[in-house]
Amino acid sequence: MAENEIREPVQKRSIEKKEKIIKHGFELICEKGYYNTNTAEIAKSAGVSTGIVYQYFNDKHDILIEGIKKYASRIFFPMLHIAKDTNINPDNLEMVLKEMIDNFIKSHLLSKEAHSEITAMTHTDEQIADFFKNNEIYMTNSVVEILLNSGFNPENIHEKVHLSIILIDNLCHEIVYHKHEEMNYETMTNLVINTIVNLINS
Amino acid sequence: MAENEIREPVQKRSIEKKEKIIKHGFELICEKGYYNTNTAEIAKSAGVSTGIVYQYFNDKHDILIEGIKKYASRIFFPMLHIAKDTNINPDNLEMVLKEMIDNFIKSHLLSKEAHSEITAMTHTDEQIADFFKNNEIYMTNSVVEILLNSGFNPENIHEKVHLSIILIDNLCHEIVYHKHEEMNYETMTNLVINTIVNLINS
Amino acid sequence: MAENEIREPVQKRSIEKKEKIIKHGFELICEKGYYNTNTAEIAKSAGVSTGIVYQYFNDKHDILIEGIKKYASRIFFPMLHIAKDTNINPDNLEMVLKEMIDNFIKSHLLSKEAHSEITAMTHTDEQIADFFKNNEIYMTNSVVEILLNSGFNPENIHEKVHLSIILIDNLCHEIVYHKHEEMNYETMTNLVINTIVNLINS
Amino acid sequence: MAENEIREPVQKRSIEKKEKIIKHGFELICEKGYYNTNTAEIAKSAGVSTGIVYQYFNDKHDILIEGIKKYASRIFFPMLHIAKDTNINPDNLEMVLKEMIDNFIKSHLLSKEAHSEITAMTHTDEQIADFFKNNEIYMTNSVVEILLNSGFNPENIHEKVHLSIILIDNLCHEIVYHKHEEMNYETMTNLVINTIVNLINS
DNA sequence: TATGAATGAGTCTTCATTCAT
DNA sequence: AATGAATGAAGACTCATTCAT
Repeated sequence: MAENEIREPVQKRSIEKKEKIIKHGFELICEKGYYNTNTAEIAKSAGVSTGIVYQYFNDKHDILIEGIKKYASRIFFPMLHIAKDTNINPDNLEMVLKEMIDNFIKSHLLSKEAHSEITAMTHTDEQIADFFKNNEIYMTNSVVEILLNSGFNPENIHEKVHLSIILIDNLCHEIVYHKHEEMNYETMTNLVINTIVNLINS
Repeated sequence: MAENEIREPVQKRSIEKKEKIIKHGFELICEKGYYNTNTAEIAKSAGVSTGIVYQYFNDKHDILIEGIKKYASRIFFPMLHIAKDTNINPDNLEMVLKEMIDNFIKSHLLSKEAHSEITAMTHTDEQIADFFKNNEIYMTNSVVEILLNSGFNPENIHEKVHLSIILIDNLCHEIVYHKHEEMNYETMTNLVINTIVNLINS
Repeated sequence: MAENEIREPVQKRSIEKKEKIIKHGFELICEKGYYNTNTAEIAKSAGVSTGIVYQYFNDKHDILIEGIKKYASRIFFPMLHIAKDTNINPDNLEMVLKEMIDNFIKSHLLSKEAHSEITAMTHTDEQIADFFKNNEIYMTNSVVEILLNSGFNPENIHEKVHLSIILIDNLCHEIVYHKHEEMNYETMTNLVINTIVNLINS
Repeated sequence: MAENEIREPVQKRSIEKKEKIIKHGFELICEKGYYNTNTAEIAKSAGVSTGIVYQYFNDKHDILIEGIKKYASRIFFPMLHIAKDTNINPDNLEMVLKEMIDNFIKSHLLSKEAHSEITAMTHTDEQIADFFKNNEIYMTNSVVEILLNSGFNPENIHEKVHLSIILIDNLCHEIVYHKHEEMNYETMTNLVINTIVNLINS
């Protein structure tokens, strides 16, 4: 049996090629679903031959994983960056949250399909689920740290932050996709912010 | 898709056969995923021939849809039933919520995989997504109605209920899947209840 | 993962179909080599679709194995039959051997390619090698038994029979294929017979 | 096949490179089989690039052929060397045979797989088959010549030698692979030697 | 000469769907 | 209505060979 050695490309052109495969492959998968996207399409879309794909990736699944690793971070880290770069205190918490939500929505918009398919796969694929779990933990811990450094009440702080993140994540998700026509999203945003403020300060 | 003369079974035995296909098909799909379950398995598991499947369903996808229509309701209605059958008022709201959560967790446990796979598909399949959206709307409206009839503050009530449902849903999901070892779920449950109480009463 | 259940056909038409696949598949493999014969060709040659092949066989390799099991026996058993059906004694041994060789040659001719490819695979494929080893052992033991019942000297009888079989097998093989032009095969046949007679009677 | 300008290397380094490819390629092929060894592996094992292989060889098959030409001789010539360098006469024939067998076994052991795979290919590949046939003829003729020079009976000498070689070859092969546990190989060796002595002296 | 990235035809295998019975 | 054998298109992946550098 041939040893399936995956080339980790070092030359610039090769790196670009691998990136292209990840980008186009991930896009296609997000648009049409993992099982509805075949390797030939991915290769064609990336402007390479089918064969070359298997020099950079073990298999189709690998492309998805790498895509998630690459683009999922972009979707989740903005929130973190905002938090990190800002001084949070009880007085500006509301404002910071508003900014956070705005930013979160922006990144959601950046890759509608991506977010959709990634979330979907979380439920089926252990590797992907793990990736997200770790990401979430890291995010929660980071926010907790910031809050503690800013003098917020440490009681049940992990749980509070976790619930806050859930609320923001859901809010943004719905604003971008669900579009329940019977909902007023400005109102909902304010409710979320108030709820979080109360929660954190409780 | 031309409606290839799908027989809507009228005889008792036929109806039972169709039900069996839906039940076993849906179970398999939930366990192993839609793309990892083939029609032969479904037929075998349902105790029928492969051919007969296509007399009751247009295609494989149809089986899934009917499965969701039938069983997804069971997963989401408990909450509703509780709400409907109980008199809610500001004083017993906390207790009702507690009961709701308990019940919600139970139905999560009843069909872990189902819930997982269904949620996953929501993101890929428009038909399924629609089904869930409508379900959610119906659920929200029902709860809203109950609250209004019980004299709660009608201001932004739709949004408040929606956020409450999200919080409960997420809480239960995490309790069932025990995702975060670093979280205290009793604490979180109390936080959720308090948050909802504050929200609804605000 | 779907359970790859191989249908063991019971109906007449199905059995015939399986037989056809074995026959044509084996013929093609023998003619062109295992790696130079693809499943599409086998299916086409057998007059069936590619898909059906995998309802009767686990994989391509299976076809080969079944082919060998079926046709290799035909090639090797004639020798045995002759031996079994004849009364051998020191006086007619020479005659029996002559007849054996004639028959052996006939079956070699019946499936030139088969013999060729089978022998080839013996060296690569453990399963096939095992099959042949067992066949050889069985054949040797059968002949030994006959000789013992006929009152031949039991000393080292297994080894003697084994060498005899090798000589006959090689002789026939060369007569059918090698065709060393510089050899006189009538002479060689006589030499082989005399050698065996001496060996067995020694 | 158009001779795509295969460079016959003249410089020392080039020759070494070609030799390396033949050696490592042949070894891999013998170990894993021709169709289970790919050119990338061969190149890597030989410490060269994939591309360069096609400057020394027309195709993969070429590597095998050259490997056989080069190494098969080593496997078969020992027997010959012994014969050539020794004075054979009716009195020492037995001893010479014993030595021959010992030596033959040694070379079998040196490259178990090689012998196995080469023999296998004989049945599929005409070019290889021819090579072996010629080798056999040459070997037989050489031995015949020696025997004639040593005063042995020339009657049917080609056939006798041929059968002798077959017996030795088979004996050694079995001793090396220990195929039949129910056989006593010392006994068999003696039987073979006696048989050959009788044959040659007859 | 030499490299190793790139090609793409070819392979085995699966499976939704159809059809003869 | 029912069966399950049959179909064949489609998919993931491999690898001998070529080619830009």
